[in-house]
Amino acid sequence: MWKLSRKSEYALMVVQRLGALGPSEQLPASVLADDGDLPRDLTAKILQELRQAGIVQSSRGVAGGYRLVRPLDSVAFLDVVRPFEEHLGLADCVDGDGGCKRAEGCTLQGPVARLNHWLMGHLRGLSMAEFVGPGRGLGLTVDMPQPSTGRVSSDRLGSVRRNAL
Amino acid sequence: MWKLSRKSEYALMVVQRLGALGPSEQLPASVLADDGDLPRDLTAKILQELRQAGIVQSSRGVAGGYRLVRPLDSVAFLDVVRPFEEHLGLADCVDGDGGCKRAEGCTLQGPVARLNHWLMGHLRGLSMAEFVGPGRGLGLTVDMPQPSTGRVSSDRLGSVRRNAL
DNA sequence: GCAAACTCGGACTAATTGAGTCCTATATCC
DNA sequence: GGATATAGGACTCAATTAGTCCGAGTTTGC
Ligand code: FES
Ligand code: FES
Repeated sequence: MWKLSRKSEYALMVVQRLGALGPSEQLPASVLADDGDLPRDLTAKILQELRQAGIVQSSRGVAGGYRLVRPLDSVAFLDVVRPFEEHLGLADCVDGDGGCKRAEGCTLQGPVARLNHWLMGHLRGLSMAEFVGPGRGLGLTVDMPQPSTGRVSSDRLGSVRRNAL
Repeated sequence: MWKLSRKSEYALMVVQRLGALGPSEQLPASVLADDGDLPRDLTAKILQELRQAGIVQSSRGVAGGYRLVRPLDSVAFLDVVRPFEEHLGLADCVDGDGGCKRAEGCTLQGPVARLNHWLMGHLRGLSMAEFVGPGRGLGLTVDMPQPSTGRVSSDRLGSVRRNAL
């Protein structure tokens, strides 16, 4: 569950880098790759997909390269990541495509869909400018107070916490 | 990114089922599997892991079986899912274990860690009782108003939306 | 004590997904 | 026309996930 694929990480790096460029500047894939120490071919591929997703523009030829279509604060985190995440939903069932044989009578579909919807909404609302901004720029922790009803008190959950950060 | 593993789905089902039981009731793995139409052996495995995580208790022998340690509203969604998600962090870098060679100067580590932390916090605060409750019981959409500063207006994000629900 | 019903837990295999490479075609600038 | 780019598909290899199998340990009832 929700490790970003490495492609997504690369995409985030690249988008961030491009966001720092001046309005008429652009960079070729090779430079973006080398600067970030990323595999060249893979970076090229990623940029292609970002282009198809409408995040970056490209120009070919000798002095070609990539640049952002919109500034960083108009690019949603979710959109940068979406092309590289095969299963963006929380579970397959959520698609509704009748994929799941036990769909009828399933007591999980609803809750999963709700949670998924909530998550997606927030990631769609998170701009790259915010995401990448240093310090408290994220705003997430500020804008969203801890809910109070019926919650688990976190101190009684003393389990592993390996990767929980 | 964040498809739940199938094991997690199964775990959620099983926990939900056990939560509906009376205080002194319990069910063997075989029944839980058959009722939910899940693979028997795998269900048994999942229950073992849930036991190690402190979610369920088991008793062996003839009339043995599994039951919840705590009631549904004291079990965090995150805890049910955690044992089955290898990479719970948003990205490997986040662990900090020096795993990443480009850690120094990385402009992604901070933002990813922040976002990850935020997500984990909310999933830890979501009890199974809430999660699974029908209708608007989730409370997530109620308690958390949409932030307003610097956000992307969602109507200009007209891309794929395949799995976005 | 013994058999039946059940959990425990590791080892193993198969299937899916992810990461990364390679190669060819096409466009642009000088 | 040659150098430098992107475009995009096909392909391989590695990692993870899903699922199976089997032997061992436990409790209950007879
Ligand atoms: S709809 Fe697939 S398991 Fe619920
Ligand atoms: S720390 Fe690993 S890429 Fe940033």
